[in-house]
Amino acid sequence: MKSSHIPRATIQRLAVYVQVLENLIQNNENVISSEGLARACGVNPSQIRKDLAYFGEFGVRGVGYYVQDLLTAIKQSLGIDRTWNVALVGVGNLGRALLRHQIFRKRGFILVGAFDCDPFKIGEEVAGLEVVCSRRLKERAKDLDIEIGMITTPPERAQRAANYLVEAGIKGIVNFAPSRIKVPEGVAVEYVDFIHHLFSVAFNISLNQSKGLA
Amino acid sequence: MKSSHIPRATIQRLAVYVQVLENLIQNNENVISSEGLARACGVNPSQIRKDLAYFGEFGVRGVGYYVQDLLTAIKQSLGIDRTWNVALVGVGNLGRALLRHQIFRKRGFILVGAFDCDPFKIGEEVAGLEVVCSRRLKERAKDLDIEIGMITTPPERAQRAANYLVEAGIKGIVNFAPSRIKVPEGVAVEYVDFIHHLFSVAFNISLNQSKGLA
DNA sequence: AATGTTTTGTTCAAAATATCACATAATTCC
DNA sequence: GGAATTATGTGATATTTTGAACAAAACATT
Repeated sequence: MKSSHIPRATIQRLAVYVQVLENLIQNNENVISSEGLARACGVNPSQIRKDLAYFGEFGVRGVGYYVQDLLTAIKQSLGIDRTWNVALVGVGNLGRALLRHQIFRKRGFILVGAFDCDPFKIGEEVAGLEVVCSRRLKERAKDLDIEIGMITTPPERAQRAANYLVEAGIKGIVNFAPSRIKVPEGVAVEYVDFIHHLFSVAFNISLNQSKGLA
Repeated sequence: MKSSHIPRATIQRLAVYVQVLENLIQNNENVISSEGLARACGVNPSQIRKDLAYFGEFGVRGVGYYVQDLLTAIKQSLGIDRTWNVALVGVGNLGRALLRHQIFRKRGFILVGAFDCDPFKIGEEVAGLEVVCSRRLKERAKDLDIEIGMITTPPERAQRAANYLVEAGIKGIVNFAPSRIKVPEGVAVEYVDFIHHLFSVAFNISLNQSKGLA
């Protein structure tokens, strides 16, 4: 198909497929059908075939998908068949935990800069990185070839952090602060908010319980 | 309307409305129109009115929504007009950061238990909680009145953690580990995976760049 | 009190998304 | 080598979700 517009939902599912495929590789499974993958991901088999069709034909009829090949193909499609340099703004509790977390590097997102505006934090070393003043983001972004920013400031500072990142020419932001930010067109923003997921779970529990009573 | 089935997307947006409304209260704004709220949330005004209609009529025609009233109404609808006791399983880097994070308590999710199966961690104190062996989850869940579990183990341990939680009678799980888990019907699961969001940003950057070239 | 203004709640059409079903292609088995 | 089997890719169909439009309701003004 190699189509033009790809649904956001498809992208999110592709990320799930990557997750599951990597586990399959761990278990030395070489081939999987759309049905098998669907079961593991909790979606419909056609869904998977459709999602993949946006990017090309990766399967073999009568056989299924070669796990390693499919994984490579999806990664290429998502643009994660390479590494990305990432700057983190806001070295608080969460920021520190993320800086120390190995998972980013493992998945090709390399934290190359840590920024904060608190003079007490500047100069401190966290996970092998020296904390630098946020004002110096622009200058550093060029040297370090940073393309993605992660915001882990308190909510009221998120917009300012975003401004620094945009000014530094960053083209994508993952915002962990619980507030919406405004950025110019052409800058991709994703929001990560644990609380939203807890809300969702709380709602579903309440729902299930009221269903049980009915 | 007070309708039966509520789209998942609606729930996620309600969580965003809560976020924005709380910021409005901070700024002493008392009334907001669906249009104003829509702008702040980056959605369509009809969308908002529709989302709210699932739960009742909260606005005043010709006026808009009283911010505090609306917030209260949404919280009630989501089942977050109360506190929820939460258990965390997996006291690693991320687990520690979450245990120390104030935001959960602030939003009514109280971390009352920390569990891990590593003997070196058991007995340790983190954020005022003693780390307890995961095997004792069931016994503790009753005493502590735990209703929600958060999994922050490595991916290969996530399923076991989920099993302990289910066995303990927990009805909702937020899984931070990058792997899918299987749970019986009636248990609500939400997945939080930062990497997914980074994938999404990476994809959109690649996309924007290829658009720029075209 | 009547009219005008504003903004909600809701209907209806359209767009987007998911699922079904089947023709197509690769493989296996006789 | 041909028939049977399996599982993909995709066109058609169904469902879900969104957005536009408008009638109903509250308030403001005269």
